[in-house]
Amino acid sequence: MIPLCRAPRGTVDVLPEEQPYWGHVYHTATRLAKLYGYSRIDTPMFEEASLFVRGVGQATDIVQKEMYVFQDRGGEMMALRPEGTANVCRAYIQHGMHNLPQPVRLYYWGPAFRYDRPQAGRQRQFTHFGCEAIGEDDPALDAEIIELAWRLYQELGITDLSLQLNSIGDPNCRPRYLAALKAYYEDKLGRVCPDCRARFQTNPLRLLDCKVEGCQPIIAAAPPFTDCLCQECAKHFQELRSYLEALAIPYTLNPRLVRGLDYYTRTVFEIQPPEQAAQNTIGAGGRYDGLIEELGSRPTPAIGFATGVERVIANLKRAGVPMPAPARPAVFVAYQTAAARSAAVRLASELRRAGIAAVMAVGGRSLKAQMRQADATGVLYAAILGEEELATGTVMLRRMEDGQQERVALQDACQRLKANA
RNA sequence: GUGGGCGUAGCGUAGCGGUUAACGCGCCAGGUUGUGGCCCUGGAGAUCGAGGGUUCAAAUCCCUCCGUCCACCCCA
Repeated sequence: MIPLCRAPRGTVDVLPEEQPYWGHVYHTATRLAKLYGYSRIDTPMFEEASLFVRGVGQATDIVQKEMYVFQDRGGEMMALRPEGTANVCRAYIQHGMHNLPQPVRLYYWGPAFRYDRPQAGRQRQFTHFGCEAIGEDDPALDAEIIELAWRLYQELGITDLSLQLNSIGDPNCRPRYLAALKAYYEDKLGRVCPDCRARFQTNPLRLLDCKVEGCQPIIAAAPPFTDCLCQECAKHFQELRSYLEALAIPYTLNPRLVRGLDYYTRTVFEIQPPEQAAQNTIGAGGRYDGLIEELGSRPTPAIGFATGVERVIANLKRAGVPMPAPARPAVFVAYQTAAARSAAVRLASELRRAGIAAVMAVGGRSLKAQMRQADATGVLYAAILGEEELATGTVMLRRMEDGQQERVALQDACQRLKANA
């Protein structure tokens, strides 16, 4: 029996006191995206399930055990999007964006869904901000995306992150590498963990990021992908590195960095906070030169990046980045007697019309109780309407900070408050 | 899917076999003659996660389920 009044497992309510973090991340992210020439795109939160099966990869955990799939009333198999890249690529194809000047630079912000067991840094509904640059394989574009990501965190105020970088080749050189990796592991299977024995069969690349202690020495001595890259991929990677160095973006070469989605080629990167927490990658991305073709269009190179907003916010808190105080209304309109209520309603309305945020006392409480509310609301001024004010067409303006108050003519109230608030 | 910790008022906690379950914060109302923050007084609010069992007696012990947190898997 699931309690009725409880958010579904793995989902959260973002309460008013959390909103400053969300506003900060949202405004920083969208401002930066525009600064780099990216345009906003919004895609549906659900799509034909097969889009993700093809796009993300049949063999991935995301598709095999984490996708929210459902049959709609027309019998179509749909899925809540587990990430944003497949949607954006679908939109690129559907709207013939290959006719636009390439690359097409797009950014998005919105929820994604994965049916996981929740834990620290992992929810079933989470928020992705992402950028995609489609239609160009120039490593300068890789550098642009990485710089955008890096700068995002810097401007947000998280400065102790590390950038992990690797290249996982393309369809030319990856089979060669996988063969080398498997050959290396062949005679060591007896010494690795059971998970790794399974990975050897299903997803050999994942062997490289096993966390089991006993597997670490074997991973450390495994051949790095960068030794097996074909000439084109090696050149691409080398150029990217030279750009990152020119941009003074510090990165760590991590030959063990692999990604869980099938579509990645060549460049892959992750951005992580210093602690070795479990779910610690706050942003990641890479090149996916084969995805558009896999979805049925012409071969089109592309690179993208996405960050988990909830994880970003967790890190803002961890790093103690101060947030601006949430906006509070400027004025609380209180009244003494029932006779003054109508005047109070009108005053509150006029204040708002003048652009002054105002809340009015409701519920017919005592003036004392109204003042308590005014205080709790955190307003700058209380506007009090009593019998005297009513009789003289005035209002008492009380500055909450120090209790100073003055009586002004009703018609001057807006101007007076505007000057002081 | 697997493993571990935890579930007592809105929040944070105490109580850990025995009369009407306690405290802090918060909330509401008062502290006379039109007004907040401090202080004082009073009040509302908990079927002690749910169901079953042990016992004369269970919030307290046992089992099951649910929820939650953390970890694995995997990922943002």
